[in-house]
Amino acid sequence: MSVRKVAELAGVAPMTVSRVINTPTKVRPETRERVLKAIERLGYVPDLVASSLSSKRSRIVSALVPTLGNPMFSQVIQGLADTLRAADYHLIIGDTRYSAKIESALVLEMLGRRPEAIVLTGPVREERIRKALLRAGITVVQIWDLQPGHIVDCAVGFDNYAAAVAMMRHLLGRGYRRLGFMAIVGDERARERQVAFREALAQHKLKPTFEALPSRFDPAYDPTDEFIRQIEQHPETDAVFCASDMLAHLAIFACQRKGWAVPGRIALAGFGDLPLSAKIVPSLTSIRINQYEIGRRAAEVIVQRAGGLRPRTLVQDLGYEIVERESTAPP
Amino acid sequence: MSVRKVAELAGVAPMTVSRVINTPTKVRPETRERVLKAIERLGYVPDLVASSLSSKRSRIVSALVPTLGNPMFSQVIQGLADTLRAADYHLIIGDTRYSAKIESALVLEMLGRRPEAIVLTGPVREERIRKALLRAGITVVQIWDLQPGHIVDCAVGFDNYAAAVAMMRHLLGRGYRRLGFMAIVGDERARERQVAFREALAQHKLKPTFEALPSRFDPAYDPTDEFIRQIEQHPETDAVFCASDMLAHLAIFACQRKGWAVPGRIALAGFGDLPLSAKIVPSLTSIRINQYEIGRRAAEVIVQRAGGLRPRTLVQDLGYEIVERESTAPP
DNA sequence: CACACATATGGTACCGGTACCAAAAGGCGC
DNA sequence: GCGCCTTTTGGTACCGGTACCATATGTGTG
Repeated sequence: MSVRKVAELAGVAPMTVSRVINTPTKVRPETRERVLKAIERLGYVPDLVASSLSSKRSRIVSALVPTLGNPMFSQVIQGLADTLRAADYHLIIGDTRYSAKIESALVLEMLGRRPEAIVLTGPVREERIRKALLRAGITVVQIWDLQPGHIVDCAVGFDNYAAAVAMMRHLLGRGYRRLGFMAIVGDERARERQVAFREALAQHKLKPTFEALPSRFDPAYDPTDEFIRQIEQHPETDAVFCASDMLAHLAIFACQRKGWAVPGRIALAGFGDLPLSAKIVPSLTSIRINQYEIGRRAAEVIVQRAGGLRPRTLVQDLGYEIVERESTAPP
Repeated sequence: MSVRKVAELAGVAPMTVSRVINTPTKVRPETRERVLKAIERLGYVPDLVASSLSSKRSRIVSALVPTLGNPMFSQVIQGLADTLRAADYHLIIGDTRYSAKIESALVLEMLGRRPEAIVLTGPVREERIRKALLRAGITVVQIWDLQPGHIVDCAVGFDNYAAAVAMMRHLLGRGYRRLGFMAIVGDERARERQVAFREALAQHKLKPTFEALPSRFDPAYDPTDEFIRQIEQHPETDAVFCASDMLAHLAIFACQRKGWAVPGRIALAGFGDLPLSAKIVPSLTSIRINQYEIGRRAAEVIVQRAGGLRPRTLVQDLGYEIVERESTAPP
């Protein structure tokens, strides 16, 4: 099944079939009809692989995220997929499982598919990879974090550090002084929030009561148990900043089991503003990032670039919003 | 940058370069080294598009899911992606947004990429699509639901109906008699659970107190509000079967706000056993489906098929497990 | 040492589209 | 009717790999 077969049946040249598919207006309506009928009759589905090779336009974008298990990233992917599909692109995805090594290998693999753009989560640290990306000459969009020194081409995201600082301002503003911090171990992107946490405390001449890095995989560091352990060891703690809403949810449940009032005994704040955070009891103070919009904007940049435009802004800061809810009501 | 360039630099024929990449053992070690050095020096990345066209093996699998927003499906995708990558395949994804129309269009688009297999969520209803899939002659794996009449080729999943029946047996066994049902509107896959709900009640000569289909998008049918409305209108209700854990979580929070004891005033059961369900207070009775495993097995079938094997079983029922927790403790 | 045979490498055509240019057909003014 | 320009269609080569077969080189045996 090929253009040639269709062309034969319709009594035209292969090239005309190609035109019917790609630039229908350039074919006389009656010819077009004849070709369309032949396509229909044969159940012909154009081979995009051949098309990609010949036209040097793959209409493929590949995206790498740390994990699809985290709803934050799947939101981004959804924003990407929706917008790209509307522009006739397809999305190849890879999950790096938070590993820089897997990420590097994946980037090279992906480049083999000759995508027109590649979407990466966070910074590009390896020089080898940066070089390969530049040599490929394709659009590179880095999403999520906006770390100045590490941007290869374009970036769409928000300032992780500033967001965490804003949350600390909120907590300190509410009068909390004995603060703890929790983040999933290995989450590179939480690191900056931890730095912000420390520095904000230092500015007020305060010290963390604890900084815990529980694991989702190692049962010895189960987030719930770890939270309880830390609070019991540091009972003076009056608020905990969790680097992700999921952790904060677990902390709320742990408090319920223990009979610790939230807020009252302990205030809790999260990051990411998952849908559940507005509904949970008590509702969770969090930092809202418009994930879907990050994906949508990234796709937009890609489509614009493909259309030959140089987008005005190479770095788009979509900002964040502190959503104040019950879990951090004044003590 | 092409095999020819590399071949020239290494002083061999293009074909030898191809062999170094695909079947290294068929090349004398010293020749191989020379070629590898040339590849390294030029930063050559083989063009998989050309390779696909020429070899008629795209090493691409495409997967369609209703949404990536639902952690259940992203788990499946992750299982797929991990296993496929280990076998040197790439994954193209599409989300159908629960729309049969989008799904059909996507299937055709995807076929254009000449994937070696396509993964679909649930049944194939349109005859046109079924035909196109058969004509493409590729492996079709339907995941999730195992509906007998709708399987094109292979299927990996569980029996939705049986799972819901088992949950009803559990609820009735615990003595609950005045049952309500909730599912997100438009969720095709919840439909069977609803049927099971009704039939199980009918067998006990019972009638549902209510069946509600809230929406995640239409604020007039916000799941939380809808749940409260239904309970207030049908105060005799002593248990609610939610077609997804997410709904059950929202219901728990609604009960907390209203001061309704769970269990006690109302028992709640979910579906899917999200990680949070074990942690929430009260912990949620649910039906566990091993999502990741569904993805893994689907990938396994695909890889086996590609290797020329006909897998023993075309339909793999991975089963389910009723996880009894606090939310349905006896009244 | 000739022969059969395995191993290593090369040459050529082809996968199924499309870019590019040439040619034919149609439209219009004078 | 002729020339000129636009629109429509066709022919050919090529994208960058690999299948297939031919050829060259090495290996063991009687």
